[in-house]
Amino acid sequence: MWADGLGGHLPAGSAPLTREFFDRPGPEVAPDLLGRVISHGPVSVRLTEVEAYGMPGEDPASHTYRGRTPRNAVMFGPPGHLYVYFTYGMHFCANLVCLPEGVGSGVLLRAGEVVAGAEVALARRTAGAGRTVTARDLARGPARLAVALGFTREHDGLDVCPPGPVGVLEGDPPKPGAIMSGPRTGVSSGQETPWRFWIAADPTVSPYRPHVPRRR
DNA sequence: ATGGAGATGCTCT
DNA sequence: GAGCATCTCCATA
Repeated sequence: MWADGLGGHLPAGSAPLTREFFDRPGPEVAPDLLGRVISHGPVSVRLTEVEAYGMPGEDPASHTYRGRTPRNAVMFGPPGHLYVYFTYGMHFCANLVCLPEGVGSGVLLRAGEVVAGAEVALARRTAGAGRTVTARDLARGPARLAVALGFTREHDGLDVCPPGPVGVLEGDPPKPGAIMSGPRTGVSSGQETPWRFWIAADPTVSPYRPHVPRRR
């Protein structure tokens, strides 16, 4: 079965999410993603923190705010695909595309708990540097999560609905009362919308850092 | 614990 | 040229 071979550490009976799941606005999909498990080859991550990005022209913090460009084209494609972008000259971040073709909305994967393939994730996170990384920090932060799952620009546009190398499984969603929300991290506009969602008291949620303009 | 600054390159104006 | 959906190291306390 498709969900087998993912490491055997996943909840029994956890099935892949269908494309319909993602065919909704990002702010609606985002809280529903908490507790789900995204899996790429040997590594699986239980999502504990996500951030939604809304409609073109309506959400100034979204990459799609000013319309379609070569970089954000995947966001305007069909739902249930990965949008991976390169930022700060050194990091990748991964989103799940929401809403149908022609509308650019999505959810940034901000943090999670590695529930399978921790050795592979650790090797990726420590490659080429004499650095030590704790289990909690393996996928704590959007760029770290992308490294742990092995996402780079090659994965931009990849379908996450079966069959395929990447899947999002049902997992074990938190109780509604455990879902928190607040302003998004690191964005210079759109701070009115509380579209960052996380699981209360989960140690793998990233520390909140408000946006600070760079000095020259 | 908290804060500052550097690294580094792509995208869009 | 400006600004970035960030991370890590180092300083101070």
